[in-house]
Amino acid sequence: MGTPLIEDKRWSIDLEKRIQEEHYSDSKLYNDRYAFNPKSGKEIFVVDTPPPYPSGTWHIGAVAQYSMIDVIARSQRLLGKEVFFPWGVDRNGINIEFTVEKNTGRKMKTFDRTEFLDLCRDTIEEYTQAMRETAARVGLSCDFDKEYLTDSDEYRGVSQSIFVDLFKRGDIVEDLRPNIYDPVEGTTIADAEVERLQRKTKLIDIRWTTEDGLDVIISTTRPELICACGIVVVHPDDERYQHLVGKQIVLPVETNGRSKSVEITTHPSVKSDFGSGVLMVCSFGDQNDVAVFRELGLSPFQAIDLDGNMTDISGPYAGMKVIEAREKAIEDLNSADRIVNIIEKEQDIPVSERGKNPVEIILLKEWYVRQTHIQDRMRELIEDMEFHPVRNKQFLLDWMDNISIDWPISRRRWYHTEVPIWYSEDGTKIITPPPGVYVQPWREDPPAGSRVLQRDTREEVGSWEDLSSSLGTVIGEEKVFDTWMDSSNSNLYVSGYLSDPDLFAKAFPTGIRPQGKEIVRTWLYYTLLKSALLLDSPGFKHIWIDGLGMDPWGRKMSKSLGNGIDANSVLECGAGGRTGSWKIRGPDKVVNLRANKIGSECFRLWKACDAQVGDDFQINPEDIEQKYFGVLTKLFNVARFASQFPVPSNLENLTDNLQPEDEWILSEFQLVMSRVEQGWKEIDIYTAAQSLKNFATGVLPSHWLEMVKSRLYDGDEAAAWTLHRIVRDLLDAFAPICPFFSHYLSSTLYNRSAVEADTFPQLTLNFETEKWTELTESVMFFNSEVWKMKKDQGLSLNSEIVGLSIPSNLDSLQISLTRMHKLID
RNA sequence: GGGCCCGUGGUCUAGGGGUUAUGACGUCGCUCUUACAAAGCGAAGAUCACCGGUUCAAUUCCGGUCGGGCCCA
Repeated sequence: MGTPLIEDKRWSIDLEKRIQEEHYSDSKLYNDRYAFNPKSGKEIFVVDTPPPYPSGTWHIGAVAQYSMIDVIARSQRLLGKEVFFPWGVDRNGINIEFTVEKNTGRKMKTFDRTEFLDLCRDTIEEYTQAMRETAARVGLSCDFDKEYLTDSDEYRGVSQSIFVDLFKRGDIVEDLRPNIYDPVEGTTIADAEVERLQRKTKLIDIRWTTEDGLDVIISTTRPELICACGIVVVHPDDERYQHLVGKQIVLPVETNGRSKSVEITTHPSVKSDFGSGVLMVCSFGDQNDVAVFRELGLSPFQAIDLDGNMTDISGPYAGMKVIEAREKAIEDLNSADRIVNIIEKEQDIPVSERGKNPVEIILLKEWYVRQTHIQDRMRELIEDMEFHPVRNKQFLLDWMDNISIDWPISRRRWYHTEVPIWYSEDGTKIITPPPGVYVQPWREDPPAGSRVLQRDTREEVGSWEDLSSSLGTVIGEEKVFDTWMDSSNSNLYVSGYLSDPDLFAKAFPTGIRPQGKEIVRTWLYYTLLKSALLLDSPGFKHIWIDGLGMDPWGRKMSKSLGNGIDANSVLECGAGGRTGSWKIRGPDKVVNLRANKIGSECFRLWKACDAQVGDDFQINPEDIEQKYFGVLTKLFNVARFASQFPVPSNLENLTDNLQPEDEWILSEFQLVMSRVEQGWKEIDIYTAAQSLKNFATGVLPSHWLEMVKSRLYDGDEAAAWTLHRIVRDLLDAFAPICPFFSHYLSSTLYNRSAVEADTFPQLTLNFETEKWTELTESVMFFNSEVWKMKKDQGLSLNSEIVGLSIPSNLDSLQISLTRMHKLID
């Protein structure tokens, strides 16, 4: 016995930060520990880290999720695997374009394209740096030297190669289909960029007349689209209108170059109680119109052009803006005595997220990934992947059930990967770049090694070098990819697809895809689609789908609700003696939350122990500190207590002279560790964390330690061996959850860092363990009884007590129990 | 509006047709015992969201309602 080797009295955020800085500053040491070495000969396990999108702040819920992904990576290393835990950043996309527009006060299309791209790149780099710092602060053990950025030439080159590959196979096609379009900004936008605004709209009841003279009232908010009406529909069960079905009805406005009447038919999507219950279906008033046109095989009319003007088909309104045409149409219908009623109505109308401009659905030539043909095969492939938790697989299956159209992947934006295509002057040929070369067709010619294909049949006709003189002036495609087109290649990219065939053969299907449940339908689905199309393979071995971080009342955190919590405020809470305080708007009133110290270790421990994977989890900094900082203190003190006793030179081989209580605790420990190992193997963080926590803060200190204290103070070597062996192994198994904490204690006590452990600790015992582990419950029960009795008799715990007998099943522990409780006959 | 997921003491959580419904934190009470008051021990605290149904028996299975969430309109 001596002074404790561990001098600090307790775990602190400053200590945590000091260790963390040491950890990340020595890049050689860092890489020895965490860098991916494909040549190590160990089983390869690749984590398809979700590349975060840098937007200035990193959501606390997302950071919590990343910390658990790190737990997975570290636990797989502990199990002896060669883990590639990449660090990627998703930087393509419309968000950064918005940010630059906001910062400069100028619209994208007023910039020179090159100039705008440079601004985007510089801006996103600033945000990326902040993100790297938070990633380190929460302890991610990524291979940061191999960082990938989705807007790098290398990544984009892979994206483009995959595009070319899929195009050549016929899985990517170009086609003229309805798309969402913002006519003011002059760009296609994605569904995800549409929001809904409440606006007052005029709902107009218009009198139409069938060819045989029957009047029919049709309600619409879009009279200017009558020229694009393809059909008029009523609900199949609507008794009022059955007599109209099959008749032709005359369009009540003048049109140009199309039939003057359309058929009346039935469709189940009609809401009979909306307006008159008769609906005109135009190309395209809304998504339902799109669906009806497709379903009934109608050819759409182009009523609105790319500038938001009415086309020739609209007759007298040609050339007018949509709103203008609407006013004029109402006027004309009114003079023709066709307006029966107009009511002002609150309506949700789809607008673009950025400009708040009403969006239109118009026909555009875009690129599509075919997906409807492969759903059945994908369902089979999904059976080969293990979901955590299993029930979250349902999100994917439900989404797949709803897939009815192909995936439009081209966008009329700039800061994205370019569609890697050139067209010959006459439009009949297409030129594609060679694999792995990043190209920007809007500003450069095809590179050497490009191939020339027949545009309609995709048949290869020769090389660019041979044929360039016969193709006229080639025209580069100006469109770019939807960002999911890039991010859905992440697992292929990190597993060595195209770049390292040897690695890819060993690393694919990728070890694990960890992600949030809100992007199952996008990121996960699109990734699996790619694997199925390109390789006819499941993309992953494991898929880990977590819930989302919520506010302390279980509501989504959002700026508008004022209930967000900044990740850094939690991670830095307690550093330099500064406490944390959060003003959060609750359901009824603003609430002030306070905490003294949290930091990354406590934060990680909380997420590992408190939230089962898959469900949404509430984040309350007060709770995190109250529930889990004490666990760290307890463990710290167990280690500090152990550190006053000399560490045996040989911790590997079982020592002699083990006493019964030692055999008991070693047996119990072996059982706990087998649960922990199982937990890590099954990617069940919760079970591993709970098992460790319960043993380390419960059975071990309260029951065993109290039994052997006097032996330890007397210099008993077997007791010291048992204590140190357990503490050392515990720290190894705990390191995935709290790496810096475990690193500090293990390197101070045992001159080796628990974060470097690459074998799960195996304790071999030369005695029967079951007879001991089945006693554990009795031991704990008996101890409780004694403690309670002493309390009832007003005795202190270290005073003697008379007349208590040890139950016969605990005879084997009689000596230690008697000594522990000072039992007197 | 539609589909899906979730709903166990104040908070989080285990379990699952018959249990005295698990554990943790918090609360309250007691105790400074040679690691730890940032500790230890004990106690109180739950009609297992609500309403129906199936069953000898439902917190568990089924249906509906309400609340929260995700995605899609």
